[in-house]
Amino acid sequence: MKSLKYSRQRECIKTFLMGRKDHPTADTVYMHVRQEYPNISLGTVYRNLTLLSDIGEISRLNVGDGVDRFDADTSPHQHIVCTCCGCVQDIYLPDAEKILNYAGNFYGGIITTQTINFRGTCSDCLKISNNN
Amino acid sequence: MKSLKYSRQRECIKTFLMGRKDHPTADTVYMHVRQEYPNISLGTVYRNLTLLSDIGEISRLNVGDGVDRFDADTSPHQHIVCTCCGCVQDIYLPDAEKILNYAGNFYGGIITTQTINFRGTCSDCLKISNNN
DNA sequence: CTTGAAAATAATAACTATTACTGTTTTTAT
DNA sequence: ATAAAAACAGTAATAGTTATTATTTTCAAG
Repeated sequence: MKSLKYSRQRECIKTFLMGRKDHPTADTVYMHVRQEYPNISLGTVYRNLTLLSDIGEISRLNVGDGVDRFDADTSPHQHIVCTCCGCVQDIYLPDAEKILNYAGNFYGGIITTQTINFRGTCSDCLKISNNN
Repeated sequence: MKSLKYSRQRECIKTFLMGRKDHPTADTVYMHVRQEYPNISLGTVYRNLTLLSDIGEISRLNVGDGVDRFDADTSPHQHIVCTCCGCVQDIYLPDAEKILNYAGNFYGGIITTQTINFRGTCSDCLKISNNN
């Protein structure tokens, strides 16, 4: 039973994440937290991100672009990756759990969780392409 | 315009993939193809897997376990990862495209594709735990 | 307050999956 | 047959992440 001790670095990482909605990567977190703690190491960032997601305070997500991203919003929701600019945005699908239940009808085992990732073009990129 | 030339190695990789439903990783493909072509290199396996997925003959998938997997079935379907044994199985959700259309109502941009991954316990692992 | 054990840190090494490079071999159209 | 394009094997390099280690910080008990 390993107890948790306070650390300013972890606090700073958590606070940073809570202020962002763009699902930053570990490296992005590192770059920003370093402004407050110039000596922080990337390993510390990774260790705390992993710890925080292990205890459920943040979630780690993978939208298929080869990097792990982190999200302070742990409520159930979905993500969309813009194939134009690469941004990762939230989508809150009402009744998303119905999809999981529905899928259960077509599978012999038990389904417990689902991850839905969309891909498309974000509204900003749409505007830009319309300006041509 | 780069033309495609035949290669036995690529043929063998494709044939191997078509005979499998378990979404092998590049390394698994490598292990098996090496039985027929002992000198094949992992780079060749990766290059051909990438080429085949680029031209749409196979698909590359990422179920969030840090490794790319490959699937000779390019028809739209979903996957479930067993959190017990790690296997990756197919789920064919009827009318899955309705989810994508539905999601469009809650997003300002354009959604073009979706990837749905489930997690749970496969029927084999359920049997084993029931035997206790 | 001290103190000391547990936890966290910075720095760095190691690891894993994947891609890039290079000189040689294979394919295939002429 | 030949020669240019493509693919190859072998190997090096890259990127993202985790592990190791010696030092520092946290914090409960005295």
